[in-house]
Amino acid sequence: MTSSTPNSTAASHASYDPSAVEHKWQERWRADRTNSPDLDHAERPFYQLMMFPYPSAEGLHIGNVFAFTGNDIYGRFQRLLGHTVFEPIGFDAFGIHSENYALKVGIHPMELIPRNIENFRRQLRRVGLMVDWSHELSTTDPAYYKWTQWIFLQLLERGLAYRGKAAVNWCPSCKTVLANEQVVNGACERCGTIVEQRFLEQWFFRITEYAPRLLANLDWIDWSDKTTTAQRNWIGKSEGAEIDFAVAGSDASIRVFTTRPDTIFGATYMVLAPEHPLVDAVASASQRGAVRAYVERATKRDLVARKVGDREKTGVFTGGYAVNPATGERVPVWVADYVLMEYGTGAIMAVPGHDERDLAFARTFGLPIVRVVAGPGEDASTPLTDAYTDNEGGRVVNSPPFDGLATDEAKARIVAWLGERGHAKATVTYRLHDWTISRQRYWGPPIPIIYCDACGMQAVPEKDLPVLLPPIADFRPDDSGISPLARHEEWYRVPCPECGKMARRETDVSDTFLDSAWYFLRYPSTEFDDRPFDADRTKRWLPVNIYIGGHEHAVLHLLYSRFITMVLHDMGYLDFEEPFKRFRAHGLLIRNGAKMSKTKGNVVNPDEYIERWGADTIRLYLMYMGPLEEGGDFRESGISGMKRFLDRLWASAHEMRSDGTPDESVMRKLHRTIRKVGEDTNRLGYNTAIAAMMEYMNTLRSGERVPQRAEVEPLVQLVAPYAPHIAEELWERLGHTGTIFASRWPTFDPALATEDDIELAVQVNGKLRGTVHVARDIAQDQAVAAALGVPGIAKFVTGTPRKVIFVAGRLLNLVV
RNA sequence: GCCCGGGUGGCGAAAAGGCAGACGCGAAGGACUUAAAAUCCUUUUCCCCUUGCGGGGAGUGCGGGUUCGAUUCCCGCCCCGGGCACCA
Repeated sequence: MTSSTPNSTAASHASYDPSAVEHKWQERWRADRTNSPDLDHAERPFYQLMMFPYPSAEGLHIGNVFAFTGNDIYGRFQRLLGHTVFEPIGFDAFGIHSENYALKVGIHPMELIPRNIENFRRQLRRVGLMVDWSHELSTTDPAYYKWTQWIFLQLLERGLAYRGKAAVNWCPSCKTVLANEQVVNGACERCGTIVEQRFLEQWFFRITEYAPRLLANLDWIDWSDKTTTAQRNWIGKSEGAEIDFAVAGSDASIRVFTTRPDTIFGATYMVLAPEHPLVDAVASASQRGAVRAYVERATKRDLVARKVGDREKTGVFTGGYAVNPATGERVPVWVADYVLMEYGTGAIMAVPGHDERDLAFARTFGLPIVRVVAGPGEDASTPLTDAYTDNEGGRVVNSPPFDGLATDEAKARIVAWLGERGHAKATVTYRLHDWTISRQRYWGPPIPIIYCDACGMQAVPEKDLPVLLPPIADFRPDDSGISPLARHEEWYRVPCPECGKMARRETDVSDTFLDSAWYFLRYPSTEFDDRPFDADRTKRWLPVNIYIGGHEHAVLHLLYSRFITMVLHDMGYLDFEEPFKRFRAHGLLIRNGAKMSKTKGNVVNPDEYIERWGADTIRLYLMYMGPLEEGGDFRESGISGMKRFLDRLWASAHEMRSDGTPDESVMRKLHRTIRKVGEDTNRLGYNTAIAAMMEYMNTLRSGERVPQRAEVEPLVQLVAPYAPHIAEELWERLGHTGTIFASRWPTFDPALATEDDIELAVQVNGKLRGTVHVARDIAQDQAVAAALGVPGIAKFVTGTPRKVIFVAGRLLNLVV
């Protein structure tokens, strides 16, 4: 092939054969370890992270290819800019998804997962990613989950892991507990089964303790607004007050949380959640029976009906009363399921005049409704048709000492006033709950805890890690709420690390999201067995420079990763507290206007497309569909255009001449293209970057001209991040040795990138009437004269223009 | 209900407040070719006037506004996609 010298004439070169080129370079990269940087000595390290895939049996999804290509282009671009780029990959192979599939096909996950991983590796290599395969990891590898267990122990030591009995979400189909984040509309996010409420002993991580910081850091980390907004909403900060209402005829008091202390004069009744501990105490003898019946019904009602079903208000009067600390009046106490035990204090003061739910309830049960806020144009006696819930613009009424105050001021004054008498204090509440990490399943890292009858709960000593997951045949979960591991005495009976007597292992495994909450810390340090992450490596490579992944992980994975990183930071293991400096979410890839799914049978298998067109063409096509962050619609119709572009690139590199001087106007276009492709690639505007390269190609080959070497060579470099195989091949054929990624991104000359002459748009009264060809730096007077010299423009101008708008280098607007 | 996105040719899409539709697909015509492929050259938002050359008007979901000038900014709606949802 070396006979294809740059000076060979047209038609003497073989045509572009993607499969041969791609195979050759994938082998070359592997043999030369082209993509395995020296992690200990990199001077300008750049950590390019992509969300590791779950290795499903179906193989790589085209959506994965879309996401990984988007990552890879950025990583390759950074490398051409002179960074040492580390682009690792791994497999998120533990979890219910894998286990359920293994149960379905009747193959043990320990057998199934390695097969799937092997298939994924093969497919990933074909995409041509700049992956450093020497740092691959799998969360199911004992060498990995040893450290997942270690992290659990760190949280335990820090007091951030605790065991508690709590109402938890139980999926009767998966037969395990789910975190709140994993319940979608009251159903299991995995299988769609309606989730039940169960009271079980569980392991929790105290993520709520980090809520203020998790929230505060969102203000400065460089993430897309969409993602930070989703996290903010999930953390759900509410500022308000806790207020105590004394129970009439008792020493007890009911504490409520409200964001509207300014409306307390309108609190005409109270509501307790059915699970509230004071329900029984407040209930009067005559109402107790009815109350108990209601509570029983409510707690049995599945969560879907209660949370997302019809919003019909139900409830029962307890027969008891409490005293409104602002008015001194007795208000009835009700029990109703529209108040949730898990939020705030599980009790509310109901203000039907200014809360829609309270109003609906009050109307259903005939409770008094009082106006205590008047909006603009309203007064204390304006009848309420709907609940007036506006916070701004309202003034407090019917609230004797505070009448006339704006709501914001009233809030502060009323809390202070009640506070002086010990009835209230300002407080902040979050919607975020502690993270339930226990899973009563098999396919996960065993939680490293031992229960001893003599010594109590013991952490497994670090030297005994990992607690290996035993290869058991009957790993099917049952309805007992206890992990299948509990059926294996030979595994769970173990000597107590403290006293040596026989004790029992914890049989729950941890949530998959814990596996993925720290994998980015492990990548640079995969070769170390004696530490989770090496201090020097971590210092050099972390935090991650850019992380690109799916928006579906905006609250789950990303929040947990941030939390674990913060904890490790606080314990002195890390010197940063945010793991991902920059995060961008790619959009969703759909097909012919519809979401891809197995049931619809419209899932695209990347293999056949790569086979048919080549990886470079598919990479270009996926990126050309639209902005990366907006996703795209996979329609095969557009692929041919990308192949045509690469064919023309191939032809140009072979037909070009090295003996002439490059064309000046082509060189101008080249420099503008270098600038645009660089800028666009940097902001993930891959679609417009590709368009710019195509435009340049059109210029280059316009009218069947034969391009010059100096016109073609830089284009090969611009294309390299997008279509790495063909770029490598052409770079070699152009006479270079070594990978093109060791070369430097072409620099653009600003002087060459600007034209001397421009087409100036001329408007009359804002309407385009023509253009004039003038010097770039023409003065306004001359521009006007030039414009009026064009009959097609002049005919719209009668007399002298009243006003002239001149935007140098762009446009002239004559107002007549 | 609330919070994010988004509505632009036949299709995917571009446009620091400054020539709307770059670039690609598709379609039509042409050059080259015995022919085809490839390549290259035209045309391709809609409507009207004109035999033609050419000229005019409308147009970025709808209705207003700001501006010399709006796809872009503001106000009020409609529709589509996604997320959250009895969160006090």
